Amino acid sequence: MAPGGGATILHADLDAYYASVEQLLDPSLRGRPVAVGGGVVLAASYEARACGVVAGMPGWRARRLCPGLVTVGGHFAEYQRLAERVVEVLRSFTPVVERVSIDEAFLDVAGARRLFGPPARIAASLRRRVRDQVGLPISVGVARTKHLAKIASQVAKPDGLVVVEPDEEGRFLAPLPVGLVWGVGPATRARLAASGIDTIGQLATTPSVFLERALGQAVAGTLTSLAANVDPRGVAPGRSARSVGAQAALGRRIPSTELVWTTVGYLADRVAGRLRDAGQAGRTVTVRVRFADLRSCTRAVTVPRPVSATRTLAELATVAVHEVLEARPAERVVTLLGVSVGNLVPEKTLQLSLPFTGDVPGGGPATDPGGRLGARRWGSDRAVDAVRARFGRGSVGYARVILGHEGGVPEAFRELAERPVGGGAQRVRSPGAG
DNA sequence: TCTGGGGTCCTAGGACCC
DNA sequence: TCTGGGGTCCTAGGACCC
Repeated sequence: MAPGGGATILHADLDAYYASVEQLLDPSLRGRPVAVGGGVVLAASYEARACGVVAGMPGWRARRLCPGLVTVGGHFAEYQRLAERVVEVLRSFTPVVERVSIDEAFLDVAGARRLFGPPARIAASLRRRVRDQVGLPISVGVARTKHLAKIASQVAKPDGLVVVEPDEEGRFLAPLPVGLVWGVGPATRARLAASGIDTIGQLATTPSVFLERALGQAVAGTLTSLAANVDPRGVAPGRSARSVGAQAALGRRIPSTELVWTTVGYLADRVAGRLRDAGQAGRTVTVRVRFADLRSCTRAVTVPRPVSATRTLAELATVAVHEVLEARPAERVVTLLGVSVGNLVPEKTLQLSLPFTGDVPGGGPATDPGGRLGARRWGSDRAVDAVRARFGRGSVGYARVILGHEGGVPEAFRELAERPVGGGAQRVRSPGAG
């Protein structure tokens, strides 16, 4: 909703979050290039970014780019704890806080003006209090819409504040690169550049018919509403997840029957466990297989009854992975397997029937004509869930030895990145390059 | 010496039904 | 003999975001 009055939407974004926490915890890291993660860079400090280090980059390449780079394993529990303290600071200004990830949130301070003054002053004191009380740098953008506030906070980084007053919007946006627009990534940017469009100002003078043909209806719509300063999205708590998935990079591996069954078993265990915790089950199972050239192939299957049993999910996913492999006989190695469940519905009852019968490669026979096995599976899953609830997720589970190769990501990092399923809880995701 | 993990949404085409 | 249009569901791939 485009507010009738002034700029009251704030976008608050912690700078290089994981790396900043590391520099807070260990003062000797301050001012130095820091990368969180070993095999792959999960986050980089601004000093590291200055040498070209970015999230997602292989560790060896980051160290080559940046000889003084300090690599740390990561204090994932601290990331969670400190982010909660930052959110407490935000909520001390207004209850209207929408968290979009672990390090990022929108606020609408329209109702807080009488108490705390104009939005620009609120933003400044918010930044000061996060710095004083938590010790972290945070950038804030202030504008009339979420989209514009987000662009403003990107411009403000690092450790800055940018306020876009309503009568300055056009002048503010015009010189900015199109890549700052939400939904415009590398591919769209390249396509626009091919037409000579590099700035948001140039976009504004481009016929919408052209944009729609070149970019599709959805992205063109985003651009149009930005240009018109209309943003249909108000500040509100996030929706719950619509799918739950897990994936594991494997290095280069021959996809033996055993490797597939074991890896998919581990992934299905994670996914189904999270589904059951949330009282959800899903009808569509999607697997992803990535090959040596990093291109991936997906296969989806939709079954009549929602799935949340670990074994059932593992069987469906294993069969799907083998179908992909059979469709690509030329591929000799796989580099990643993924399992995801969508079409979620609240789980009502036991899953008494299996979607198919027959042998599962690596998993033995899955024949269950009477459906009794389904009930037993439900019971044993529940038993595992109960032990985990008491003693933690690592207390029972699939052997993860297969994932012990170099470059695997810590379990705690996976958990940080999980979005809560069901219940309309806060959305918490991992920070990006920011 | 090769590239993490969690998600969302869009698009296009096909099957199927009325 | 030839042929309509709309709607829904599903699948595969891809772009994008954090």
